[in-house]
Amino acid sequence: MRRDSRLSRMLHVLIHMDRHYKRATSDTISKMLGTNAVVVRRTMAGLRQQGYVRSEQGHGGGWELARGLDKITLLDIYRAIGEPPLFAIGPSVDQPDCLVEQAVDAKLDDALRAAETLLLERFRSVTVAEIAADFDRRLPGHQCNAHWEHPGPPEI
Amino acid sequence: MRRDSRLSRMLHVLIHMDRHYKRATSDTISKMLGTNAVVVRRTMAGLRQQGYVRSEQGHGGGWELARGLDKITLLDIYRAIGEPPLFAIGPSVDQPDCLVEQAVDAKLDDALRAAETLLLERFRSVTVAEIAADFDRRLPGHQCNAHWEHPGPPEI
DNA sequence: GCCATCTGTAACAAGATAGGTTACGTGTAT
DNA sequence: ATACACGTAACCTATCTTGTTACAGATGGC
Repeated sequence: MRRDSRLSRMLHVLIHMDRHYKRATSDTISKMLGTNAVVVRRTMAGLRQQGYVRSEQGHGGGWELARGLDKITLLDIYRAIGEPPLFAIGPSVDQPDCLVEQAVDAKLDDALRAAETLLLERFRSVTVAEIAADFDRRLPGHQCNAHWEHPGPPEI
Repeated sequence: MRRDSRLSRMLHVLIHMDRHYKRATSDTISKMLGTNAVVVRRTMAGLRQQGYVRSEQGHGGGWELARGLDKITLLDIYRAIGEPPLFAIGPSVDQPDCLVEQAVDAKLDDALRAAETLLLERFRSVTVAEIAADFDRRLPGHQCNAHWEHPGPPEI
């Protein structure tokens, strides 16, 4: 199974939007992520729906943050992209008739639920602003790549 | 992605082998799991390699436990099937150049590693025998399905 | 009004992986 | 010798994320 990278990508984008661009087009973002503008629009649609970003159509349009990064947690974004499955392992069938299988799945579910709780609790406790602060500590002044080197659209 | 059910299936089989059959063929096991004999052999090959089960070829052959269920943990079986990926989410690339992406992935990895540690520690602490005991509590005398109703190969 | 520039979305292709199937080789007991 | 059962390669299928193409709708500048 290919691992779902939407959460990682969206966090990446949000920080760039806050630090480098106040408004960016899907095309600009897609080049930064190494993907396609349609993928960007598709994934960010969930973030727009939950009110974390805004999008403007037409000439001069694009994406912008709708609230501060300190007001957005990893859990918020995880939910905004549709709460995709966290685990790659699990039981084979949902409601097995076999009592042995039920016992096995119950035990596995216990463990998985505990891990899921820990993970989501962690997601809830971390804001995107904290990750941005980590970035600042890594190397001030560094730019992501060439697509972000130029100053971007004039802010007037 | 379809969730990997090999761990669940192998635990299921081990308990049946201990409780109902002392030796079972791949074909019998496959009917019990609702799958194919080749899938059974493919998956159980790892368990044989690690010494948890034995297989005998030829007439009267099949699979049997190589040690007691109290000597096998969930972690043992997880490793025996090749330690498949636990999580369905993760970063998009392994070694990103972008420092923002590095900061994002580091934070996500922190959370994922914590959840993985918890999960594997849980796997390590649970023996297959404990799951079998849970099964006993559910409903004594229950059989998994018709394929296991008849007495099985004569034990002499 | 007209046109370039954006987003929104549907539809479809690509790539990866677990699982299912067929085929055939090998070992073993009768 | 033969039937039985594992070992394994090869190939297909299903599913899901991602990538791509195509086109409709909205917006601002001329």
